[in-house]
Amino acid sequence: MDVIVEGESQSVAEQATGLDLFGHDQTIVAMTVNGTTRDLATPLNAGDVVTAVVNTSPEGLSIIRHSAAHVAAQAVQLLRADAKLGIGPPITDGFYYDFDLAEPLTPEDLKTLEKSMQRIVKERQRFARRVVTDDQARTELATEPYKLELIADKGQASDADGSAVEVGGSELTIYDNLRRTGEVAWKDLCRGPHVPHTGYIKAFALTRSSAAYWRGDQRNASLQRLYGTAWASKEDVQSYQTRLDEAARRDHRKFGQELDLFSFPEEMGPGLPVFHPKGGVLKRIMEDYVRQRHIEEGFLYVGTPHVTKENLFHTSGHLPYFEDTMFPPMVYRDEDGQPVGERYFLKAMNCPMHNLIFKSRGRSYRELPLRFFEFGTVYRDERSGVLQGLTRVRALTQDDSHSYVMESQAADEVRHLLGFITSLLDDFGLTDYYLELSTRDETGAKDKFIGSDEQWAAATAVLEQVAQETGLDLVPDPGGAAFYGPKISVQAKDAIGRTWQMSTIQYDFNQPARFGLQYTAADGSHQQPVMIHSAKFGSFERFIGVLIEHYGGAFPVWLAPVQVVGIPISSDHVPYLRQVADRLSAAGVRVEVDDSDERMQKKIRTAQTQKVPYMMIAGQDDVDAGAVSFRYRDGRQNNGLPIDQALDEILTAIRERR
RNA sequence: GCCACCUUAGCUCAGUCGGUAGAGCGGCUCACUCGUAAUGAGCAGGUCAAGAGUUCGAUUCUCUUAGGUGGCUCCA
Repeated sequence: MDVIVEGESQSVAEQATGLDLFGHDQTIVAMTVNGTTRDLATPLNAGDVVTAVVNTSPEGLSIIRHSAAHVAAQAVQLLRADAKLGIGPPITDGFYYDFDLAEPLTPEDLKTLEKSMQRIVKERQRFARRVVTDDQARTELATEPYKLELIADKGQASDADGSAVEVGGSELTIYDNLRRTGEVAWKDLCRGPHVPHTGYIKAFALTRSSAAYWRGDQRNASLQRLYGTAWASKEDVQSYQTRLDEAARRDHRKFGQELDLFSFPEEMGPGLPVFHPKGGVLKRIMEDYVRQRHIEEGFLYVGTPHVTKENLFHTSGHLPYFEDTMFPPMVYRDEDGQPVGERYFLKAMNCPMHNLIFKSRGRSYRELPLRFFEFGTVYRDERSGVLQGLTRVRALTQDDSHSYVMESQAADEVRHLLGFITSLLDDFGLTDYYLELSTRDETGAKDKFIGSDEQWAAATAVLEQVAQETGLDLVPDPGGAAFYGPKISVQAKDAIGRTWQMSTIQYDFNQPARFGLQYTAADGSHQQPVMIHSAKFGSFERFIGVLIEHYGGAFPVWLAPVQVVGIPISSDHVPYLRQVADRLSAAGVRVEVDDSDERMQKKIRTAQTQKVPYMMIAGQDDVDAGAVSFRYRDGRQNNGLPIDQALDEILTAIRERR
């Protein structure tokens, strides 16, 4: 019979499989048949259109990783007879497999398991697929309670919790791992596809283990999750490792220490950063810049306190939802220690206070859109395990704004805000981000959200339309909305690929109602405005963290805490450099002269490790010529520049935000 | 909050199979005055995260607490 292989007709034997076509080449791990990915062992039919899935393609890697997950699970069940199987899908760069274990896995276990996996790989166990009925599957997997649950849930398998890789297809399949004797070494309920045999798994490593809840739900049993990585070749594992090492070198927490930017004093408590003078420069530049931009964009700068009486958060509706992540209230007590009077809370959000400013007098439709903004510091008593350097803290300052608009103005306002946000991110050089549209969860817990179906639908439509107009990647996030309305957020990546929510735009039809906000319309009637929350940086803390990692600590000149370091060849040249530095200071440049007793080579090294953009060097040659010599942090030199030209170069770079 | 691991000088780390500790960098002092990534010498600096227990004796072993790291869950 004939099949079409890679676009060309080829004659093959009846009963031929993909292995007959590709089996000679272990870089081909699977094939697509008429567009569907299959095991190579799948029999072919006349006229089938077949293409190879190679081990370096995303799909090929997924298959290798999924197969490696099976090998890992087999190894775990060899080591721990009590291990019950959970779910084991491929993920970015690797795989995991969850197990119910009496005792957690130790780092030593990981080493043992890796060796055991290598033995399984050496055995070249064949992955053999077979279709089973539900009853058959239940009988064969009678000792695997979690698998039985998956069989029962077959209809609702989800990519979110990884269960789709087990029971995602229309039929149940079991993959047997067969030794060359035909003996079944291990088996797993699995949709596949897999590599032909374990020998195809050329390069893998177990990386870590952790706890994970069954199907991602905190109310469920806590399982042990074993993480691994797998690649087409050992070289690829090596370059993956190198990539991780390089990412670790960009970690903002490390730069916080090395560049003297910020710290988390233990005396103050977790998640409470203090900014040192150099980090303070970053914060101040951002604040100055974003304040100016807000004013240009029509926002009115306001100010609100950090504490408020409890009732405000009842009015806003926040307290019932978020009391557990707000700091405990401040309570007055009488002589007997009994609570008296009002309780006060540290604010975890600014919007209720802005609403009170709106309400402070009558508002006309002529004032709308009315835009308030401030740097609002909020406090959130995050659970101890979730804190992460500057990217997740307990005290954070938002460049928080609230636009009050007529419903008919909402789409334009959202468009305006989104354009503002992307231009800001652009000015700060951030380009690696995407948009996320967080909506109410239509299937599940609707009661987490307040407002009518119509309101939600209308608000979501506005956000979705405007987000799509930007042409940026838009990822849906069902169930991720705030309780009072849907949101668009900007998601940026940190050094090791974790994504963080930065900017947000939230559509809110609830708080205006709860606060009884009104404006007088042209016809004299009282109307309720729509409120649009937005934070451009998100929080300064998180934005600074992401910025540090984005630039690897080497900030553009306009943001650099120290922009210029004057380095004299010998101490004789200090006064000369001081004169030049004074001119720079007068022009607003952050410049220091290193007049320490060290040699100039050492001073260059110090400036280099501090990632200072301009090393301004002067020796006798420069003094004689009325010049300075630049060394840039990339190692380039530009010697003997006339002073005016040197000053101009620096000022231009700052002005152009380079 | 859950699981695992970690915590020794300001920083990065050695070390003590139970007998109270070392280096480099950084800081200070002195000498050196140098042309593009570390000049040399000296000095200061540590209740070995905190508390309790075991022990003649604990930085070391056990427990508890705090802080951190990686995941999970959460994230207005």
